Amino acid sequence: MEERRQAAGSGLRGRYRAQVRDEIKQVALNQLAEGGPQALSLNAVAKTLGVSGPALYRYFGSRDSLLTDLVVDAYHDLAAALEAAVAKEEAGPAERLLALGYAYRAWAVGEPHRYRLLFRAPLHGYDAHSDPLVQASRLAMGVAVDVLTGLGDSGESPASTATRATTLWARLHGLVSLEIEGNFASMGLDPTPLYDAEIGALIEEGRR
Amino acid sequence: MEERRQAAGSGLRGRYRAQVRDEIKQVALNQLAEGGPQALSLNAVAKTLGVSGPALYRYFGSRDSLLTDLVVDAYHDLAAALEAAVAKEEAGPAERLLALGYAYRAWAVGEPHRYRLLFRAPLHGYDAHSDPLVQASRLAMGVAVDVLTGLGDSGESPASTATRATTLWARLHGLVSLEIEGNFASMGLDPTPLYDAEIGALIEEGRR
DNA sequence: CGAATAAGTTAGAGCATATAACTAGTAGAG
DNA sequence: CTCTACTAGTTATATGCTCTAACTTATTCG
Repeated sequence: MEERRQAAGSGLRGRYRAQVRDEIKQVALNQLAEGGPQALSLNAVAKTLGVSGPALYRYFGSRDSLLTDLVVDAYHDLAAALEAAVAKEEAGPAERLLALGYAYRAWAVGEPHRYRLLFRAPLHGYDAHSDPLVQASRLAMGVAVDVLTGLGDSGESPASTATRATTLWARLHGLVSLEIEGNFASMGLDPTPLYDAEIGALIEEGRR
Repeated sequence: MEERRQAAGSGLRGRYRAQVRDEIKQVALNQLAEGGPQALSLNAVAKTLGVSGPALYRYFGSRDSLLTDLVVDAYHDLAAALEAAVAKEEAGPAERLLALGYAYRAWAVGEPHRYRLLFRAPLHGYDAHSDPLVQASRLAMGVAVDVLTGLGDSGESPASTATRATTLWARLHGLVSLEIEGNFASMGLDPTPLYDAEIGALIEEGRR
């Protein structure tokens, strides 16, 4: 029996496997950045890598499986960026909240195709509420909750903290969504003051 | 010469043409509601209508052309819903703003696939900044600007009004986006108080 | 070495968009 | 009424995609 199947990390074969998987994801991300999820084609990825067609199915069971992997990666990246931004220990709660907001924006503006991937994923046919996806999305949200827990009165109820975290999330998401689609640019508006105002208002609320 | 080409509205032929176009769009919307833009297939639409394949190309030059038409229709519908909501003349500015916010939410929640169509359209490969699209999107925004113009101090600058309109739009879009993707439901949160709070805060700001 | 396993190949099914060439029905001018 | 021009629809086909199946080559490991 042995049941070894295709464990990823063990041995030389596993290393090679993981490396090829990363290469595939890298090329896929490039295609995504250029033409959006619609333009992500396994065939094109294979051609870029110099292999031909069905070879990729050794590494990803389907096109959607590859997409899901990219989404999960993006969630982890975003969460890491947010954590890094709020990790400065000397900063107070308000500063950390500002840093969180700016980090969120910077990540989204820097890689808009990946940000879209996070919030538009359900469109692409696969189940957006599958386990790894839900688990990954909680990561990013968890960072926000943590920061807000430090900001509010220590006696604040968890439910209230969750509500404020959600408000923060919604405001940031709203601004970011409009910004990366070019809605601000097409109106001749500078989005930066809007972020300042929205985050500032939340800090005020937290102190109240 | 004559240059008549295929003017839509003239004569019996034109009427039939417009009717078939509407039928196609109706079926396409149904498919969209079930499986998202990914699932919108000209072939499937044709099969549903009892015609076969390339017949639809008499009515829409391409799949993307059909999608663009649906997006423009959606913008017009949304704008009409917002206008209807704020049309009650006896209501004051604050009430109209609340009505606007609720109408926006109601439209999006009622037809989430069409709402997604509005803000995710650029993903689908075609140029989101093509003329009819941009023109249509200004409609919805115009309603918000109008209401806010009435709300603020009469001496407010147009730029400031535009900023507040954009803030309103971003907040509503953020909440609606999260709501229609099920993020509130999956967290056990009731979104209604959040809408109240966000719109209420904007009314406060406007009075300040 | 030799056997199991994995990677990669080609062939092809099935479905999609889209074009080309053709058929049949209809509107409108004379 | 007839003839012509146009239109809607057809089938056939090119091309591209995802994905499966069957086969071939290479590599790891007992």
